[in-house]
Amino acid sequence: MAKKSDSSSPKERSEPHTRTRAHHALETAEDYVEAVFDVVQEKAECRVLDLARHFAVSHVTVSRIVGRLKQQGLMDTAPYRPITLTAEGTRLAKRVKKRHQVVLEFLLSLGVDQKTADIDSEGIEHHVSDVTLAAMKRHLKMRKS
Amino acid sequence: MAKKSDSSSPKERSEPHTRTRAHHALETAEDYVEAVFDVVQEKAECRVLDLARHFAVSHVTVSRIVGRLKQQGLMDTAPYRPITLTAEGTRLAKRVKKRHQVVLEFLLSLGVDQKTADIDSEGIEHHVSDVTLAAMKRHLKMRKS
DNA sequence: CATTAAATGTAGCATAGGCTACGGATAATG
DNA sequence: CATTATCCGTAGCCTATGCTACATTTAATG
Repeated sequence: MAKKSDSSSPKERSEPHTRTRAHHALETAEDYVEAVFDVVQEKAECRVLDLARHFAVSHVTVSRIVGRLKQQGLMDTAPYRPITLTAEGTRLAKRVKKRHQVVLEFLLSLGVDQKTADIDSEGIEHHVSDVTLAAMKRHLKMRKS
Repeated sequence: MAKKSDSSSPKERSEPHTRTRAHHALETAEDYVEAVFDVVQEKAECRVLDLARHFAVSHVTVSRIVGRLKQQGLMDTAPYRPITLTAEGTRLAKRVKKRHQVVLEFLLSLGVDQKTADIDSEGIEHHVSDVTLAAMKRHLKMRKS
């Protein structure tokens, strides 16, 4: 038998299903920077508990994830201090928010009710590529004109 | 302090963000029953390695997940035997496939190219509620007529 | 039918994200 | 400025999904 498992080298083969693995962690990063951005706009500062309430998880889960995102250069914080976004985190947050907004408006334009659109757009947004996003924007423009 | 953490009882509060927790495991179940269904149609029997290739993960990952889905009554298998769907698994697979198909056609109808539509629909499908699915179907019918 | 190849299983490890329980830090209040 | 309430960190546990390495079973082949 070959050393490296000839039948499937799970590195860069099928472009779908990259969803698995660390893709989930990316979605979490997107959700968190977006949430921090929003909380900071609303309340001037974002605390661990703000995020815990927002995501309906425990503060423990939040602080671990925030720690990782700090490591990754998206956020800044110190023990018992508020959470802020780095320049990179802010850039990501803005991009994510725009995409989220387009997806939400798009669903509403399809006739989906507000509550459902809110929920579905949060799940869908992470899987909308730039190509699909552009298509949604085109659709919205057509509708408006 | 209250025993149960008054500020957030993470049981049934915010309807968005239910995405977290075991929601991910549900998506996996959907992906797996769909994959088994497809492989069985194409090759008459579905083996662990078929799924490993399909998802581009190791056979170890697959066999553990198949074990769980068997526990959950969605699949049947025995050591070194093919994988089959239970009645419930088949029902789920058909539902998932239909939804997937609608999402894919919908993206194509927006002008998204086939390759991108393939990829995005796989991620998006799990987050499309019945309401949104119905809206997509309406949109497709309008286009066709 | 023995040998080899391919397919699965098992052991053990890593990361990500959940949790409770408990303790320390900060902030609010008398 | 001491007390209390709130916030946050740490320890330790769980499940889910990845992996490699190795063992075993089944199938193929000489």
